Amino acid sequence: MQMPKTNENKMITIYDIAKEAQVSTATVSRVLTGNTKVGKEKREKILAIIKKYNFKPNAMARGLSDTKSKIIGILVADVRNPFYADLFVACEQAAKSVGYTVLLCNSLDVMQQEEHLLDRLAQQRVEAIIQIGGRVDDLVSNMEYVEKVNQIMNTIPVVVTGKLEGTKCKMVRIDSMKAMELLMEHLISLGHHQIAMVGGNIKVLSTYEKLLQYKHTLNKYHIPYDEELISLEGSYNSESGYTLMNDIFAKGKHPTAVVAINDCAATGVQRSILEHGYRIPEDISLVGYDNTYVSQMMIPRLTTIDYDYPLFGKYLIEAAIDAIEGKGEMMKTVTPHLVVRESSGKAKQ
Amino acid sequence: MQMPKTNENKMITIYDIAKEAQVSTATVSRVLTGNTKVGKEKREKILAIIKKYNFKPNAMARGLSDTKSKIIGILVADVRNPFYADLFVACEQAAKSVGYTVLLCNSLDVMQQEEHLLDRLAQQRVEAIIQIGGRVDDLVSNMEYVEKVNQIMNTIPVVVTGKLEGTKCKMVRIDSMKAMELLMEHLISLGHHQIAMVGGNIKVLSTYEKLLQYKHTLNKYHIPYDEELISLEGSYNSESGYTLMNDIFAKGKHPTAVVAINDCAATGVQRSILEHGYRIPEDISLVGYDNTYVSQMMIPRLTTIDYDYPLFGKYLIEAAIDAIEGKGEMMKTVTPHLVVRESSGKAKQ
DNA sequence: GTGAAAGCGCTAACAC
DNA sequence: GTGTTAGCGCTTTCAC
Repeated sequence: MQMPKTNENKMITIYDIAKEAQVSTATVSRVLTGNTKVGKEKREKILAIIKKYNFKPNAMARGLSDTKSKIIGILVADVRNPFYADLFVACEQAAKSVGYTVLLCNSLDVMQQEEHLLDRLAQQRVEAIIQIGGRVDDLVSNMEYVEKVNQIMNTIPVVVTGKLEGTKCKMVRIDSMKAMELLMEHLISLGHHQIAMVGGNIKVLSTYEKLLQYKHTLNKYHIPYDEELISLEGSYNSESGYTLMNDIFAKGKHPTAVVAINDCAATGVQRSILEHGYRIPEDISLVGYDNTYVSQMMIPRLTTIDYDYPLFGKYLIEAAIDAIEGKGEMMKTVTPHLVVRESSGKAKQ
Repeated sequence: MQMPKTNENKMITIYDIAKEAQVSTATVSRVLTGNTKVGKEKREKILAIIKKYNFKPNAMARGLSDTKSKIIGILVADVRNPFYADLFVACEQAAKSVGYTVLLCNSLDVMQQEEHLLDRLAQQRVEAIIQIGGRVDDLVSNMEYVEKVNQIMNTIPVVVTGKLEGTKCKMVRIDSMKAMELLMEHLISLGHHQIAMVGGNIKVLSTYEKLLQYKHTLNKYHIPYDEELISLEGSYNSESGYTLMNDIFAKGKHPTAVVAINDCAATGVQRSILEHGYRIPEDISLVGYDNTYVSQMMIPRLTTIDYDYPLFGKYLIEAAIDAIEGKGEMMKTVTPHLVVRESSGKAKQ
């Protein structure tokens, strides 16, 4: 006689249900999956017993048996970043609507972690992996990482929000060029010519693309490009926005508008601007990217770029499902939208 | 002859490894788990083959076999809230260090979802569930939910950050009273007597506790309690902070300091204060809770309460492991710390 | 429509 | 030390 030391009350199984319903486990399984017709009488009896015990079929046994875990792994750089959090929740909802579960991992932007987590997800036998942020954002893909992903892709498809040169990853990408175009057209239409671009890092694909479009739009309006208005040698957080904006002022530059690389960086940029005695938007207009809740917390509220996160998440999950089934197109594009708020205004004469 | 329609390159199994190494699967399993000694020669041979194929043992098969998924489910209200995001990442790291994986779900604070997700986690056979936010935060526990949790607890232990009257959930709770005491002592020492409390909802346990301590501290310093300085009939976001602070001004009240229920609400409170023509902290001091990155993005930076998230996460995971093993204490308390920044200053005379 | 039985990939006695 | 073998809990042919 031994006391139960834990609360492991014997999990009830399909056998228990079958026995009590006086049917075979196969029949119970059938009503569980709904794949095959079962006599109405038996079905209802089984259903009743299942409900009575609140029986939930063991997902591991199920997955083992049909070799389908019904799980999609999601590898992000850091959910504490609101952009990733928004996107993750969107994916979670989209996955739910197609009967999938989502398994989140944070790499904290450390490549070694990314590789490790790829393995962990593989071990969990997730059916597909969606990677958002980290190595898949690099302008020039890291060869070692590409190799790792290719090895994983041998058995599990991976979908990325950036690109991974040398792999067959499906991509769901924001049209960064378009996003910058929207912002620039907006600012230029307000009369701005001295426009700074601050935050992030040029080694990141989307940032590189933004810079390209920045130059392109300037050119379109015959506005001279001034390299000293560009400050992209940092990161994507508030501190970096602050430091990089300070650098611009330190060079003696006085832009009338600033494009921050994202909402978080924008808060740092704002701090720098205010510390230098300027007002937003009266003296300097400020705009950002991502339309996270941060942009609504700022005072004044930030003009920014929105992506329709639910749709973005839907695309990602669809791409994953397509990849699992070995079909669908290689790349899908998310269209950015301009959200005008109070942080941007007419340029001072 | 059939073309492989997906990239399901046959997953390699322990059998393949065993065969190539000319040993039994048991021996391969032994080197995998490390539970039993294996001859050096064979072990190295096996290891080499495992590495060669980048073999990862199927977690589902493993879990099925030893009935241990090595997964802890984490049910939060919404990871897009930085408090939950911080805590989740802390849990993820803590879990990793003890060999567990973490499975995140968002209930979006909808009870029906919470119940559903509890079932989903049960189905996944997670070994324990940690619930942060949602029904476990209620001042008076919802009976239906308590019943659901008790049903789940029949097989899976659940740990909560709040309380669930009528269940045996282990608890890891912030000392909310202490947190409010720190804030009040801080403000009173700066000469504030007219202190408002804004945001959140009194139906939430921690908020209720904060109010208790608020009154208590006032009493201690013989400062009269003015009900009109309290505005707790809302939510925990920026908009709510804004609305509720407006309400206070609308009543003709002019506090010299405001305690916002959390950092997010504080941003809304700040907006209201500024719109009413006051400065922070010169005219009105503002403090919050949670020390999320939002508090550092605010201008001026927010004086707030920190919890040492890594430790908080560690407690949570420890409690979960203890619960799995049927040991450990029922409740653990997280000690809050005051973080003074520029949003709080001396009261105007 | 329904049952018997063979796995799915691994772990853990139990022998030797 | 190492192999044999019996499951873990489900799904899915394959017969009937």
